[in-house]
Order: sequence, then structure tokens, then C-alpha cells
Amino acid sequence: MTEEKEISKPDEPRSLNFIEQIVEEDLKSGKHGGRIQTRFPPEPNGYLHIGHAKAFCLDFGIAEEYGGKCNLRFDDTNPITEDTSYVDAIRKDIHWMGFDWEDREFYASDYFDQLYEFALKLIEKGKAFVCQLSADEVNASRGTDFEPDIPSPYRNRPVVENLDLFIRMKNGEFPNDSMTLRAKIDLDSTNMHMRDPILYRIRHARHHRTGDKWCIYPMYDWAHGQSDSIEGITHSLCTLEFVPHRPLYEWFINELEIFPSRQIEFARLNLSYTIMSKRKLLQLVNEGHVKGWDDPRMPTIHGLRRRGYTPGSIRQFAETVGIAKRENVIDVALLEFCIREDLNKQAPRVMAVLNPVKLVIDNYPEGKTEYLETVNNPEDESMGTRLLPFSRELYIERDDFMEDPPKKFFRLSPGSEVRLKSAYIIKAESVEKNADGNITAIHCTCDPESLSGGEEARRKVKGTLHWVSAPHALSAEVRLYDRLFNDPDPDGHKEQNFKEFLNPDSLTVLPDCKVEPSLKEAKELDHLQFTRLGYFNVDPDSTADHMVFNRTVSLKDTWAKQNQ
RNA sequence: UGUCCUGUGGUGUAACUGGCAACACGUCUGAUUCUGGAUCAGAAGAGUCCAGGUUCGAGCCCUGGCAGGACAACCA
Repeated sequence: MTEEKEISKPDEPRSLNFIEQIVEEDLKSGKHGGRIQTRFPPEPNGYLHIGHAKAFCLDFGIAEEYGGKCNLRFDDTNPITEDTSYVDAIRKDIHWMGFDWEDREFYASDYFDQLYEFALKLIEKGKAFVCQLSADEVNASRGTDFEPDIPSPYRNRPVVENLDLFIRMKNGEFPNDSMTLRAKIDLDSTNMHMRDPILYRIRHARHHRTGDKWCIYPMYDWAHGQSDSIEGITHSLCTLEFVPHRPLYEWFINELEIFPSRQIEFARLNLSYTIMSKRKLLQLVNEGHVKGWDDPRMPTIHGLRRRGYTPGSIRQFAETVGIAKRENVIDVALLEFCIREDLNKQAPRVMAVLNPVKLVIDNYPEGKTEYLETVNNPEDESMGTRLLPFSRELYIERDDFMEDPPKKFFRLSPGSEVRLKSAYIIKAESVEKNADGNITAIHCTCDPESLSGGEEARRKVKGTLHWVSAPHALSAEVRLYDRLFNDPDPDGHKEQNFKEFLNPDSLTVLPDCKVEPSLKEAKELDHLQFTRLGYFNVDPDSTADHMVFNRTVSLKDTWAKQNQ
């Protein structure tokens, strides 16, 4: 390195998002002795999606950046909807994304005993009571924005009675839903969450971790803040919908006199042309609109992985979208930019013809095979070269030939010349057609002096085509994906259900594509660039006898854009 | 008719805490290219929701509006 290129000016402070600013201020003031502890708290009731990725990139990222730790904590307070299969999927996703929580894998259910003790304390302080109102009755007692709630008739039950009842609730003496434990806060509060929120409900249900130990389960609001506190979380990062919950968490922390975690809220990620609601994604899976949580059209991390996205591209995306408090909708084009940028540097180029038409080189000897050297990645010399078989009969892309081309068509047409990538310059001479008038073969001649790399190869032609030698080609299935929804905001219509915007053409299966023989070696999830077409990867469905590729994303195509 | 949060190019995020708006994506030119990719060079596009005020000076401060969003599950 003789020349020093100035990439960034070290004097200029990197711009920080508002959370980094808070963290740096806390570090400067010596809060918590400079300790930084974050956590990512998913509920194991569904698969993680790219919105979660934004969140945990932030959680783990802040910890990494400031020498702190980030815990993984499963918020498993609802035994009815949660399951260990989701736990496994979530762990796999976060690891795959490149983050490590070491031995700090926690569960809200680890704290059930502690939470129960906290509840006893609150009851003893006269700040909680056992309520025997039904769900309907509670709802009926709710006030409005400007009217306070009607007090529960059980609100002033004596402490000893509350204690007795709560203990018996825990002991399983009462049926489901017959009573709840409620905090006694402020029925007149403008914040609905402060109007005697429910802390515990009775659920005689088996929990995926605690089994049958409990028949009362804490509500999220009762569990979340204290779980943070128990873990000594210094900066509890979450999305905007929890802003109104914060005063409640702070009230609990105060009453219980426990470690004061600070909650900071940021805006969740929204992506155009997709949905991010776990409930609705589950619906797509259950109703068969997609093939599963890992369907390559899904915005889930499982789906993105199968589609061919890399962890690096998703992390880059999360970095680029930024962190702020205003509602946002990110253009999917940015996600696509991130994966193209990553794969451009990494993915080996290979020849594959998706919609093949036969090309016969009339002046090339029958039965002859040449092995032509071609570069694996022009962006990275270290990826080397390989040999491609070339012969008299090839396949090219049907779209790359037009009998009657428009002005700026740089591809093959009668009488025109193009370069066959890494091979010869050819000129189209004639076509064969079937009874329907469809082209069945294109005949051409090649210039034997024009072989790539040769002295006479300097000649310029306007286009270069990819191809595959017909006798050497392998057949493969290729799955093309388009956006799952036709509407930029499928979930944003009051009158219409999001499913009305499902794109009927989101999946196109091409059963008989022709690919170069080296693809025999490709392994599951390998990333490739099909020259001139896009980035693809090997689907897990792929077998030695039946190769299957997914299109991750097409190449940028200015020609297609001009023509739309 | 409440409380809270938020308003900066098409999209997203900045602006060293008061010094005349920057970066990325997208869009459009041109160069180059054995991928109509990549790369390189360049352009258009906001005067910061509105109206007042403080100040030599406001996207940043103050006042008053307006707009959008969140919140009323024994879900998280």
C-alpha cells in the first residue's frame, strides 16, 4: 500500500442514532458503572422475520459496539400459543445471522417463582387484589378516555384474604378464568395500562418448559419489565407500541424496589410489498398460501435464507435502514440492493439457460468438443477459472433472439453478430420453425478466429450471450419468485383484507432449464450468479437427479426497464 | 373527544446541539465493459407540516395550530 486513500475522516464523529447517543451519554456519566446490558426478547409463538432482524441487530449490535452483553430471552408467558419448535427455529436464526448469546439464554418462565414472590409483595403492600370479575365484566367496567373505570367490587378486599385467595389460585383450587390478580393503581389514569391491569390469570395448561408446575401464568406486562430488571438490563430496547406500557413497568420497578432498567422505544421496520404481522404470516402458512415458514417468498429469516439471502446482506440492510422513532416504510429495492451488492462479490458465475432454444453452429465440426476457459468471478480473481464444454449444438435463451428486433436490441437477430460468452462470435443465418410457427432451432455460423483470448478476438460486437452446450447440459428446475403481494402496503387497507392483494404470480416454476455440467457439484444453499440473469441458490429440495434452484434476485436489468 | 409519540427530497437516515440541508436507495445522463451486471463520472429532486416569535442568524429554541400514528385482549 503506497497510496493512502481516505475512506473516512477520522476527525468527523460518526453520526449516531438516538439510542447510541443515549448509551454514550450514560457511559460518559458513569451510569451503572459503565455496564451495558441488552436483550432480545422474542415470544416463541412464530418464526422471526426481517423486522425482528432489525431489532436483534440493534440489541446485539449496541452490546458489541460498547463492550456490553446481549441476552437472548424467550418471553414465554403464554403456554397456549408457545412451543419449543419455535424456540429452536429462533435460536437457529439468530446464530445463522452471526450473533452469539453464549450461556445467556434465558426464559421468562425461569422467573415464574420470582414473579410469584413479587406478586405476594405487591399484595402485602396493598397494591394488588384478587378479582373475581369475568372477562366480560372487566370490559364492561372499563371507562373511556375521559371517564374513569368502575372500581372492581373486589378492589378493597383485605390483604389477608387476597393472600389466601392468590395462594389458592396458585395451588389450583379454582377453574380457568374464574379469578385474576390485578394491580391496584389508578382507575382515573389517562393511561389505560394503569387502570388496575391484570397480573395473573388462571390457565390449567401445560407449559413447554415448566410443564404442569403452574396453573397461573403472568401477563406479559407483569413479566417483561421485571425480567429485564432481574437480568440487570441497562437498556431495554423495544418498538413504539410499548411506549404507553413504560409508566407501568416503572411503577412495578418502584413498588418492588428492584433494578431500574431503562426502556427505549424505536420504530419497527415496515417493508413495502409485504406484511410483518406474525399472526398474519401464520395465517399464510396455515391456509396454504405459501408452503411454510421457510417459503422463499416469506419475509421470515427462514424464508430469506432459503431464498438465498446472506446474513451479511441482512445485517447491512438493518444497518442502512437506521433507527429512529418515526413510522417508516422501507422500499424492498433497498433489501435487493443489499443482497446484490453482497453476492456480486461472492457468487461464482455460471452458465444457465432458463428458457432454452437450440442454436446450431453449421460451420462447427460435428462431434467436436472444446473446453474453453472462463473466469469464475470477474470481481475476484482469486476465485479462479474453470473449463466449459463447447460443441456444435448449444442452448441459448429464447429471449436473446428476435427475428424482427427493435432499434436497440443488442442480441441475436438474422444477420447480426454477437459474442458467445468466453467462446466465439457468431452470426445468425436462419431459423427452423414448427407447425405453430414457433422457432425450434436457430442456425448460425461462427468466426473461428474470434475465440475469446485469441489474437483475433479483439473485434467488438454489441452483445454477449450466455449459453450451454446441448450434449453436456444438465436439466434443472428453477423457481422464480416475485413479490408476494401486488400492493405496496397490503396491510394498510381498511376495507380490504391483506389476502386480496396476494400476487397469483409470486411463484413461477421452470421445470426444464439447462445448466452447465459443473453445477453437479453445487451444494445446498450455495450461492451462484447465473450469468446475465440473476443470483440463484440451491434449494434444499434439490437432489442429484433433480436439481432445484431458487432465484434470489434478478440482476439489474436496464434493458427490461426500458421496455416496460 | 383524552393521553402519549412523530412530522427533513419519491423512500429511509443525518446535520458536530443556533451558523444558510448531507449520505444511502431509487430515478435520469454519459463513459467503460466479452454479464444491457459491476465499475467510473455527473444530473435532477427537499429549503425541513403551517403561522407567529426570540436571535445578527432557526431544521434545531418558544407559542399556537395542523397532520399522521399508538393506546381501551384474562395476547405479546
